[in-house]
Amino acid sequence: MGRTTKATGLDAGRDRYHHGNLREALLDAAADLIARDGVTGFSLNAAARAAGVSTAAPYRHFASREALIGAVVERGWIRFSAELDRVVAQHPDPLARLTALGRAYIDFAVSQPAVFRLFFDERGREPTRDAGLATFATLLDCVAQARASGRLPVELSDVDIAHAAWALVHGLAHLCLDGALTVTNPDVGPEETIAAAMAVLGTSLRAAAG
Amino acid sequence: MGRTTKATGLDAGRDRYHHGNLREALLDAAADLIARDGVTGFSLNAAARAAGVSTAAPYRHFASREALIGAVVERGWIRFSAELDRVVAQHPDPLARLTALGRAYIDFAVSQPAVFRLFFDERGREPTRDAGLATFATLLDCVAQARASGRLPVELSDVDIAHAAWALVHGLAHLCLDGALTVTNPDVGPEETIAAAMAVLGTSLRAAAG
DNA sequence: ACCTGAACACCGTTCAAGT
DNA sequence: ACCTGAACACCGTTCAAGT
Repeated sequence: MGRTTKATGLDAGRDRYHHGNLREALLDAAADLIARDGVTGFSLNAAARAAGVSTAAPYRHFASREALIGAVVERGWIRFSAELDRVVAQHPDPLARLTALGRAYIDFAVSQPAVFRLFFDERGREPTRDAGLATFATLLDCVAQARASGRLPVELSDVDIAHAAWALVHGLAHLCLDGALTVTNPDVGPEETIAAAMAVLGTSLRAAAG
Repeated sequence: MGRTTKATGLDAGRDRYHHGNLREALLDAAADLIARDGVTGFSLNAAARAAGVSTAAPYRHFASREALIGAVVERGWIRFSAELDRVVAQHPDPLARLTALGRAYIDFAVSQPAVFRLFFDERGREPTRDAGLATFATLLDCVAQARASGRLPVELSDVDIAHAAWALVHGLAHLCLDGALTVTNPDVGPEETIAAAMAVLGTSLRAAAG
């Protein structure tokens, strides 16, 4: 008695660990390991070990090490997109929203450096392509609304301004992650350097708008 | 006859390969392999194989795989710095020089993606720190000269403008390498997107200067 | 002084075999 | 259907041994 072929009641969670949610367990383990050690140091064997299964078990759920990493990245995009959506909802004014989006972008990069780096990895994955496009659409929409309120220079197009804003924020995120900003500007914290650099584009754009 | 303990004459190059310039041979092989496959796929064994020595031989010249990669990166910085110096010499006008520096920055990134990515790697290496600082100093000097000619807005500091310009160009370089610009702007080539984004900062800064 | 051979622990991946 | 055990080729690194 006590031994059942199917897990029931209180033990359901524990027993199902080995027949049903290994995929989730591997995803969690991989996310933790990648966050801790970076992608380079990540090993599929270590993820299997953390999930308590054999070294071959992950291949029943993921085609390769790369595929598991891809799944972690996809999950990262979902959370990142949700964060940006929340920022959009909280800021009705397009120019304020633009700044808030930039800060959220950098905040995510700083809080999850390894996943952020994977967002823009050499090998272009499907989810990255689509999610990246959606993110840029959010940005472009924001610029268009600022344009509509007449606060952007007429000689500059929306798409060019959006690319400049994106590149600026993207560059600041990378430079911050790599510690470059604390090297070139050791007197102040990186947050202040970031805010000042973002203000450069903001104030000069507003001034150019007349 | 013909067999000598020391290589002489025409055979000197070939024979010395195995007693003297293995270090150089490994550096060349590593640079080629990293350029071809990226750092992730780079293996010390493959470099040794390419140089025609045993798998243990590299350890007589480099402490680890990381150390060999570091040497490749150091060599990359030297060439990159030389390139930027040439650009500085060719452009006396500070604003024109600023643009040319940005283009040279991105050109290097595109022509040597793997080494460029290593320039700003997680683990802060000595040469990267120093060379990065020197590069930023070149940029800052350029901004200061533009300031002296009264073509920058008084309400923005030199160091903030330099950081904004750096981040913009750095972000464009990364987005271009990752193929993002061709996704968001498929109608035009990435070079045009880059030029337009750089122009956004340039024209709005000039407009703000009055 | 510089390199080889052999060894160690680790890795990604495959596949027959177990339940 | 899902997992294990064992195997393969590869890797980074070490060390005694060769020349």
